[in-house]
Amino acid sequence: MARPKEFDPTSTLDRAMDLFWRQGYEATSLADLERHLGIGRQSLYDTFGNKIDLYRQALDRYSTVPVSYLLSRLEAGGAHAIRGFFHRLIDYQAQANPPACFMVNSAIEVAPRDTQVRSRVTEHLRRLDAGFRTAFERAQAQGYITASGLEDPQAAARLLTCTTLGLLVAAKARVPVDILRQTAEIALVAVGIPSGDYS
Amino acid sequence: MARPKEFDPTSTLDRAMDLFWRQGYEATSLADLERHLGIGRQSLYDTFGNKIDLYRQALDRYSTVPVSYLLSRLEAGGAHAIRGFFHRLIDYQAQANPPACFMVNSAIEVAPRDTQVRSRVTEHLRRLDAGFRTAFERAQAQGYITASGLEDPQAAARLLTCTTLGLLVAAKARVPVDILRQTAEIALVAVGIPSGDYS
DNA sequence: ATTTTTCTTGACTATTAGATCAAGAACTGC
DNA sequence: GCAGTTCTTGATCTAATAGTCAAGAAAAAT
Repeated sequence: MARPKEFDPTSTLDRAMDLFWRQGYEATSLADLERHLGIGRQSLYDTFGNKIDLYRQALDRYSTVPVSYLLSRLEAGGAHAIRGFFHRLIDYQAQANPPACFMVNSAIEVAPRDTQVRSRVTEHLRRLDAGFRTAFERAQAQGYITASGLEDPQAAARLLTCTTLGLLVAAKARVPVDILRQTAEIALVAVGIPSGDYS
Repeated sequence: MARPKEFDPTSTLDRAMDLFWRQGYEATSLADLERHLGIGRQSLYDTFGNKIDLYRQALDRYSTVPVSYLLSRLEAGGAHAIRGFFHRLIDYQAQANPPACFMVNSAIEVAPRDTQVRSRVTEHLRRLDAGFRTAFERAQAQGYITASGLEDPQAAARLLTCTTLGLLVAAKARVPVDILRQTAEIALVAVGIPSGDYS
């Protein structure tokens, strides 16, 4: 043991996550990282390895913090939780430069060329799908699913996962937030979760 | 008039489209372009301008060739055409490295930083939505839409557009093609287009 | 207090990127 | 056949990139 780091690696990783999330991998230079993380280049290499290593760790951080937060609420609830999921998802995109989803961005930009990133994206899609399935099953058990909705929880989950991905692409293209909300509402109605106010 | 070009600008642009479509903007270097297009660098600059100009032209080419092909069939048909659209869309992703959709890729990687690309993406989304709306209205008029489906053509179009974007993200993440097909089928059923074999 | 380890700082390197220059080749029109 | 224009080729330029080196600063352990 000797001199301790002057920065907190965890909160620094959070900042790297934010930056990669907003700008993508290639568009983020080491100079950007130094500036935005507030640490020197050598500290960055000592702590996180090289650029792609840092990116992967940022992606893992994304998985364990914002994603886990959203998914835990989804898995714990039913119809109400599914609506809340989309509500929160879209609310976060209501900014001048919507960052969309770090996983979706990675799926397009990095996953095709990086096996490790690709497997993280695959795992993320699996989690999302499972979360929707669980929540939909609970919603069914609670009698919340209307007759015109889908019967198969797996089918509902597939559609909701796909809708989520589509909404995030649209958000990145700056489709107005109220259209995103409408679209989410349509998907909810389509799987059998009737309209209702947000909470 | 003087010496004519030794290459065909149009087919060369097609190759640029393929390359950018598969690899994205940043991951495609000028050396890649020279090699893949089979022309020298100066010819490239003389004919297409700089790299981002070429990218924008490739995107326009994408709009006018493959996209227009798919959309013309969509606008001309009804329920059958909507199913055919997804069929063709997904079939094209059945390769080792699915290229997904040039517009979706652009929406994520380039649109946030390039106004001109962003407006092309926005226009594309509008076209896609309008195509689905037209086809859905015709399907309704032909009595193809089941009672449990959506009534509002605009709502159906929103959901189908969003599903399309989501499917393409999934394709890029190498979600198996049979799952993409299932998901598309679920979306079709959800809007009121009952199962049926492809044509 | 000294030693030892680790961290920080900033200069540095090598490579690659996109873009340009210049000279010679090739074709059209007169 | 000649003049004029355009194309092609390959070398070159400049800026920016990811990554490294080395020296000095700071803290912990003895």
